Amino acid sequence: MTRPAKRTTSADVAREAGVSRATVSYVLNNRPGQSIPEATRRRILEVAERLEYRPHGTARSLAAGRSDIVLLSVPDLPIGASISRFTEELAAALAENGLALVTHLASARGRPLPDVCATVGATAVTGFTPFPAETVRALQRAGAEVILPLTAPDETEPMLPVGRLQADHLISRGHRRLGYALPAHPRFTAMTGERLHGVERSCATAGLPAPVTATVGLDPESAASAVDLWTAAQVTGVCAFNDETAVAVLAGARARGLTVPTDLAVIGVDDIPVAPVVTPPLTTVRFDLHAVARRRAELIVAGLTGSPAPPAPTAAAGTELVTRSST
Amino acid sequence: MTRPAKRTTSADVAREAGVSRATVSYVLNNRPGQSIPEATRRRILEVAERLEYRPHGTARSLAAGRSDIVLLSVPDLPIGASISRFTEELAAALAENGLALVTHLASARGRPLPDVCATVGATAVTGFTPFPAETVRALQRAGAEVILPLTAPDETEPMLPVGRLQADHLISRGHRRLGYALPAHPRFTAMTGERLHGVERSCATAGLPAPVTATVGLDPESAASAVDLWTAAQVTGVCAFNDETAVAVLAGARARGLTVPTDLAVIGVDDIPVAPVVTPPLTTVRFDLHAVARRRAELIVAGLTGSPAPPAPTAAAGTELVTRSST
DNA sequence: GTCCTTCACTGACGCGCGCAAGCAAGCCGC
DNA sequence: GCGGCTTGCTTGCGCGCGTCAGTGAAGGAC
Repeated sequence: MTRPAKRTTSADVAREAGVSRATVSYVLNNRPGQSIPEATRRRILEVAERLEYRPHGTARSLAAGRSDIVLLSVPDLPIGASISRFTEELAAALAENGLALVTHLASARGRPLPDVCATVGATAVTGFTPFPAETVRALQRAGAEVILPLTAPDETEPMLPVGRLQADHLISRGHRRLGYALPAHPRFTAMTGERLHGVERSCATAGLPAPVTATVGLDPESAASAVDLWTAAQVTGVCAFNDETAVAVLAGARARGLTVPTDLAVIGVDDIPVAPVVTPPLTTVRFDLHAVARRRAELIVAGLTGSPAPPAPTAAAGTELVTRSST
Repeated sequence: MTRPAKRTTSADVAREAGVSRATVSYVLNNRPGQSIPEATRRRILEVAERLEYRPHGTARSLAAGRSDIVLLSVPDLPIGASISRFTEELAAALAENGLALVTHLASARGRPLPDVCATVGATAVTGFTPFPAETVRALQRAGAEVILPLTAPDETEPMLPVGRLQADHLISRGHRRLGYALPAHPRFTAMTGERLHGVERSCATAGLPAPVTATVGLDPESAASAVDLWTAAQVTGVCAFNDETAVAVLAGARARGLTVPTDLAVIGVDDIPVAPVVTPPLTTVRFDLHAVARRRAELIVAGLTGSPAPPAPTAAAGTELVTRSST
C-alpha cells in the first residue's frame, strides 16, 4: 500500500551517461562482439549503480521471448515435509542461475496448469511425475520450452534405491520375513509404488518371500492392527514408507507389548527432525533432496540454454542409511 | 527440451474473428463502458476457445505496468513443516485471485530481495517479519506496490495467543512453575520471542513466576540436560516452542526416569503428523495456517486493487488446543 | 586523393498487450 | 436539412527491453 514511485529504466541510465540505450544494454549484458572502450563501460556501470538501476524482468522477457520463470506443479494440497524441502531446494538452486520458481497447486478447483503457465509466462515446467502427452502439448502452446520430467531413462525410478536400502539393511540384520507399512493418506499413492518395488526386489534377490503390506494410519489403533497382521505372518522387520508411518508402527508395537527392535525392527525414510528423539531412536534412510533438486535445476538450465545435460549421477547416490536403535 | 511452437496471440484471434485487436481485448477482459453486441462477443469468445488463446502474462504486465506476481521472502534455508505449509496455502489462496507466488530464499549468498523483485516484476512482496525501512524503499524502487507485513496493529504479534494458550492450559491443570523449551536451531530465533512472550504474560496474569527457559536440541542428551534444569527449578509443566522440541523433551524426561504427564507435563505447537503417535500422545496447539494464509492473501489483494482491507479476525481465531495425554 | 577497414556508437523495430481517442453509420428531434 | 447523440467498432501509442542494421569519424594502404 504505497506509491507507485516511478522506477529507473535503462533510458534513464543512458541519458545520464550521455549514451544511447543500446550502448547501455550492450554494457550491462556485456554482450560479446561489441567493442566498447573501458572508459564508457565504467561510466555506464557507475551511473547504473548510482541510480540503482535494475532491468525490468517483464520487459526483458517480452523482448527476449523467454522468461526466467520456472513453474513447478505440486500434486495435491497438504504436502509432506520432504516435498516442501524439495521445493525450497529447487527454488534456491534455480535462483543461483537467475531463475525464479513459482509453485502451482494442481488441485481440482484451481486453474489448469497451461493457464498458469501462460499467465506467468513460464519457459520451463516441472513436476514430480511426468505429464500426460496432452498436457505437454498444451504447455508448449502456452510457451513452455522445457518440460520435465519426461520419461527419460535416468529419471524413471529415483525412489527405488530407497526401498532397496531399507530391505537390505533389515535382511543384513538377519530378518527373513519383512513387512511394508503403507501410508493411509491418499496423497502418497503416486509415490508408494517405487519404494515398495525396491523392497520387493531386494526380497526376491535374497530369496525371501514378498513383504507383507499393511496400511498404517497416523493413530495408535490403526498401527496396532497392522502390527497384529505382521505378528500373525511372523514378520520381524518392517520397512515404513516414511518416518511418520514408522513412528506410528513404533506406537503400534508398544501398544501390543512388543519391544523394538528385538521383537520387531522398524526402519523409515526421510530422517525427519524427531527421528532421533522418538523411542527408540529411529533407523531411517535419508534422501539427499538437496542433490535431487540440484540435479533437476541443472537439467532445466541445460534445457533452457541448449547445452548438453549433465551426466546422471549413480543410481543410489544421495541415498544414505542412518542407523539408530529401532533396528 | 521441445520446439518453441509459436503461441497464439490476440492478433490471431482478431484476424480469425474479423475484428480488431482492441475489440478482442475489450471482450476478453469484458471491459465496462464498451457496447459490444452479443453476436460479436460470442464469436470472439468462440474463436479464442478454438485457438486455445491464453493472454501472455508478460506482455499484459508490461502494458498494464503491474504483474500478477507476488514475491514471498522466506527467511533461512531449511524450514519447518508449518512454514512450508503456509507457503503452499498462500500460493493456493493467491491463485484463486489469479496471482502467482514466487518464493525467494533470503540466504546470505543469494541475490538481494529487491533484485529478485525487479527481475520477476513482482507487484507485491510479503514476508514473515516486517522489512527494514531501507529494504522497503529499495523494493518500491524495484516496482513493488504492496509490501506486507508493515507494522500494522493487527499484524504485530500473531503468535502471542499461541503461547498464552499453552500456558493457560498448563496453569488450568494446576501447574505453578512452568518451563519453556527453546529450539536450538538459530533459524527459529526470529519467531521464539512472541510465543515465549505469550507464556510470560499468562504466568504474570496468574501471579506465577516467569517460565524457566532452556534450549533443547533435537537429541536425547540435550533434552535430558534441560530436564535436569527444570527439575532443579521444580518445574512441573513445559511449554515447547514447537512439536519437534516437545518430542525431544519427552525423550529427555524418559532418559531421566520421569513419567509424562505426572512428573512433567509437556505441550507443543503445530500438531505435526507424528504428534498422536509419540509416547505419550502429545498435547499441542494447532495453528490454523490456512486461515492466516488466507487472510494474508486477502490483504494483498485488497492492497493491489485499492479496496479497503477486510476486517481483522479476532486475535485468537484459528488457534486451537488439541488435548492428548502429555498434559 | 581515394578506398577500405575498424571503432564506437546510434536509430529504429518489435515482443504482446491495454487503453485513449477517433470515426463512420445510424437515428433522433426540430 | 442539420446538429447532436449513441452504437460498434478501429487506429495508434506506449510499456521497457534486446538487437540488428547502419553511420560518422578515424586510421591506414595504395
